[in-house]
This record gives sequence, structure tokens and C-alpha cells, in this order.
Amino acid sequence: MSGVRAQQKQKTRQALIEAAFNQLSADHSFSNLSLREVAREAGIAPTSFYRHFKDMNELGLTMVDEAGLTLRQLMRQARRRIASGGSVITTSVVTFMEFIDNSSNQFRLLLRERSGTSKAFRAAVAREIKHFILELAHYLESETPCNASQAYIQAEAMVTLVFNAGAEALDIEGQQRDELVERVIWQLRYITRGASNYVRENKTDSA
Amino acid sequence: MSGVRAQQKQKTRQALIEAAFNQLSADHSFSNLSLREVAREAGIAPTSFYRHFKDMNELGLTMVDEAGLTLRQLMRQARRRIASGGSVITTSVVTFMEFIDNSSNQFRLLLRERSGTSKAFRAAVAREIKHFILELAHYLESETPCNASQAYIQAEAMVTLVFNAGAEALDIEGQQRDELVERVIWQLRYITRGASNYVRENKTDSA
DNA sequence: AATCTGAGCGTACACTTGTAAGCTAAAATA
DNA sequence: TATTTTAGCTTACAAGTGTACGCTCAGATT
Repeated sequence: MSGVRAQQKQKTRQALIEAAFNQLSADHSFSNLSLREVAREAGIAPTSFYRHFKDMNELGLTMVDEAGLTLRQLMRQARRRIASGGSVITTSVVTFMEFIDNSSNQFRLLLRERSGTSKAFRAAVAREIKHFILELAHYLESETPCNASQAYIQAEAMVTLVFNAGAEALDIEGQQRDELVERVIWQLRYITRGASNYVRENKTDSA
Repeated sequence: MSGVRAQQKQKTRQALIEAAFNQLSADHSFSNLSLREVAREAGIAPTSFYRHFKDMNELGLTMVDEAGLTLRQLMRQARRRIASGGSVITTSVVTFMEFIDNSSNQFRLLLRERSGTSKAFRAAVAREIKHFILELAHYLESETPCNASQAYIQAEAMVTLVFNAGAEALDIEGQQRDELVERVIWQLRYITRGASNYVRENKTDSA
């Protein structure tokens, strides 16, 4: 059981995943991919595809998982940057924009399948985004004065805004892009300020 | 030139548009539609399709326009409700949720093509949403103390959050749905409060 | 060493797709 | 009334799709 065989299998499996990601672009979504094309780019016969995935859906869900993983790694990186003295909001936004640029196809997959035609896909993407929100909510709850519910609502809004800004960023460059980033930063500030303001108000009420 | 001919043409043109909308659903997006299927449902031969549209893209852009129209009508309705004494935020959100329910396929089209594979589609949807944002920004600027830039940033955030909540609402019902609506209402309040708070601060600074 | 397993292949088939070409007949025009 | 226009039709084709079936032969197992 040296695993020469299993190793090779893993390799072509990964080749399929990468082939699929490579074929994603601004004008090619996952549902546009064909099993045959993916197999061709991965260098195997169409029918060999089935040795690795039941169908294209299964490939797709695997890809969503992989994109989610990238996203979580990104979060960790952002946290590190913040810990070493960056502004929370700006650092988060800038880090996310790097994700858009460096892993645009991963992001595109999440973006599109979030509202795609497969319920399983939508659920998978929603799960990944929820991770994101929960982590942020946890951070907000521990670092700012607010309860769990307020933290979650706040985090959800922030993630939604950043994610959406990312989507818009895909189509623009240069100054327009900078303006977009500046706008979303202000939007996050509004959220933060508004939330903390309501918290203070509640405390006054109950005092 | 009684127009019997032109009238009939308009009728089947509309039949094509409606057939296409009817074929949209939770698990059937515009890019899944085929010219033949649409023609079949509209009751004409596949090749007759070309008497009305150059290709499916042209049909799609027409559909986006139609959905945009529905959206603008919705805005007018919301404004009427607000004028007759409703809470701005709650009324807007509730009205939007009615749009999601009553015209789900129109909404689905905008939702999906916003991040779809055709740049023309994305631009068309972005344009419709921008109308929405600009109208709201104009309202905010005239009814609350803030400058044009602040109003726009605020309006953009609010529209993004409501639009996104709509997307999530498509997949859920009942209590979860109510909770979602409540969350987005709070998010809008945070935005409003945060923005007005920053405005006050600026005034204090410059005074 | 003998046997089994399974990743990858080639062939084949039944479908669906977009659309080209040319016809028909009814409405519009002159 | 004679002519032109055109919405819709039928037929036809080439291209691409998913996948069933059965083979091979290198690696794993016994």
C-alpha cells in the first residue's frame, strides 16, 4: 500500500478541479462548463471523469468547499494584520479586495452560485458566508460593547456590504475601484457607529 | 395601416417574453433557457423567434428592462405608502418583500444577471439598481441633514442590504423570513443612525 | 507468483442545441 | 386590383452534450 495508485488518482482529481476553476471567468460560469471540456483540459477522457465525481454537481460542491477554505485562510490573514496594529475596517476591506484579485475565480464561484440554480450550491455558499459572519460577530461581541444578537446583525450587514462591493469591484479598476473601496469603508463605519449608538441608548434606557 | 399585422406581432413578442419569464424559477436561470424551449412555450416555430429578437441576449436585455420597470413602479408605491404616514424603513422593506413574492421571476433575473456572464446584462442590472439608489439618495438628502456624498453612500448601503435580504428571502419562509426582515430593518437603522451621527460630528468640528 | 482491482480509454448512441434556406399566405401598399 | 412585404412555417444540418458499455494493463493484494 505504497499508494502510487491513490496518489496518481488524487493528482488527476486535483487536475479536474483546477481545470474547472481555470475555465471560470468573467463570461463563463460554472453552469456553462461541460463535463467534456473540463475533462479535456484536465487531460483525461470524458468518461474517466466519473472515476472521480458522480457528476458535475459533485465537482462544483467540492469547488465551493475549496473556495470556502481560501476564504477562511483570508480571514486568518486579516486577523493577523489587525492584531499587528491595523485599522479593523480598512484592513478587512483591503484584505478582501486582495482575495478578489488573487482568487477571482474562487470568488466568482461563490458569488454566482450564491444565487444559482442549485439549492445545494446555494446552501453550501450560504454556509461558507455564515462562517464568515459568525467569526466576525464573535469578534465584535468580545471587542465592543454589544450583545450577541446585535453583534450578529452588525456582522451580517458588514459581510453583506463587503461581499457586494467585491462583486462590483470585479468589473472596475483604478480610480473607480478606489472610490468604491472608500465608500464601503464609510458604510462599515456607519454600521459600527449606528450599532454602538443604539447599544448606548439601550443602556441609558435600562439604567 | 390599421395595424392588424403589427398588433399581432407585438402580441407574439410579448408571448415570447412571458414564456421566458415563466421558465425562470428557483432552479432555472436565464442562461439555462433555450431559444427552442422559449419558442415552443410561446407557440411559435423556433426559427420564427428571429422575427422578434436578434438572439437570446436581446430577449434577455428586454426582460431586464421590464423587471426594472416593475422595480420602479414598486418604488413609487412605497413612496405613496410612506407619504400616507408609514415608517420609512419598515415600509420600504415590506414593500420590497412583496416584490420578491409577487414578481419572483423578475427579481430572480435581476439577482442572477447582476453577477452573470454577460457584461451587457451586468451593466443593465447595475443601471436599474443605480436608479433605485439615486432616488433614495435624493430623498435622504432632502429629508435628512446630510450632503450629497453622504446620502449616496448611505443609500447604496441600504439598497445593497435590502436587495441581498431579498435574495435570502427567496429560499425561506415563515418565522425565519420574519426574523430576516427584522434583522435587515435593524441594519438599515444602524446605517441611518451611524450616518446622522457622523454628520453631527462634522458639523461640530466645523462650527 | 497468481489473482484481483480500478483508473483511464475508445466507441457508440440518443438528444438537444442554434440557425441557414426557402416557402406560404395574409396584410399592407400602390 | 396588382404588387410588395413579412410573420411564421417546415425541413435540414452540423456541432456539442451526457453517459452506457466493455476493454486494457499497471498497481495492489493474497
